[in-house]
Amino acid sequence: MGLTKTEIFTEEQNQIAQWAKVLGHPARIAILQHLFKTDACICGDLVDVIGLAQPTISQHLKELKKVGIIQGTIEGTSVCYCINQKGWHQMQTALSGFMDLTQGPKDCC
Amino acid sequence: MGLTKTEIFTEEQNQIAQWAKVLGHPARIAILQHLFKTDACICGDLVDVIGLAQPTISQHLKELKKVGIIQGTIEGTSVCYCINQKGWHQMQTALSGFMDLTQGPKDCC
DNA sequence: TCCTTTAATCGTAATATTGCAATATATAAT
DNA sequence: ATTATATATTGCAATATTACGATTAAAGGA
Repeated sequence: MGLTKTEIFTEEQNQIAQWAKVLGHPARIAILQHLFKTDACICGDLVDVIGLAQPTISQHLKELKKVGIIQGTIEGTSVCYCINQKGWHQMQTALSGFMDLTQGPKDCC
Repeated sequence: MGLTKTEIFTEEQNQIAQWAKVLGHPARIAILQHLFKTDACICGDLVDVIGLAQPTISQHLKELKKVGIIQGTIEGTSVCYCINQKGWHQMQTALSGFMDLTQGPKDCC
């Protein structure tokens, strides 16, 4: 089918999955790493730094924005992107929390 | 196209993305949560607990196994699944490390 | 005003993912 | 041997994702 049955899962499960999903592409990882490295915000630079076409980068940025972990402000003819601190920390808390479920090395089958 | 240009990214970026991707579906989140909760290992229970068909669960388990965060051992007619501690911690370290890039609330545009 | 620059959007092709019915496989039990 | 149980695999339909060329929109500079 190709469509996820979100109705049968909890909101938490869907949220975690959605955040993880957006991190599930190397281009978006690269974009985020570059936003961190340059500290300040950038934009069309991403097209040069990463080797993808402008529409493709734009599309990835849109998805990152949709889940609230980056933000963009129009600045003249260009758009300045940067990490959305609040959204980022929400994601970080949720994902780290999920991965911390490990309580000691419980033995296994 | 539908196919990711993995060649243009670093191995680290591809690795992080691959781990995140596998967490990017609520069914897999639910499976992992259940494996943690029941501590010991389970299997066909997952089909009952989660509301998806047996082949679908089987497929999700396969993907989780492929990235090395769970493992399964045949036990009579059933298969016992559980978290692969080593693989899990590798993922945890990588993803947490990536999300920790945040060094103080650098101001933005 | 016209041109340039920058980024978003549209349209489309190729491929991937999700989900399940049907089937296959493998072990246990009778 | 036959049957029951549990899981994997196959095949397929519906939808999603990735990538990009072409185009549009919007602001700055000549």
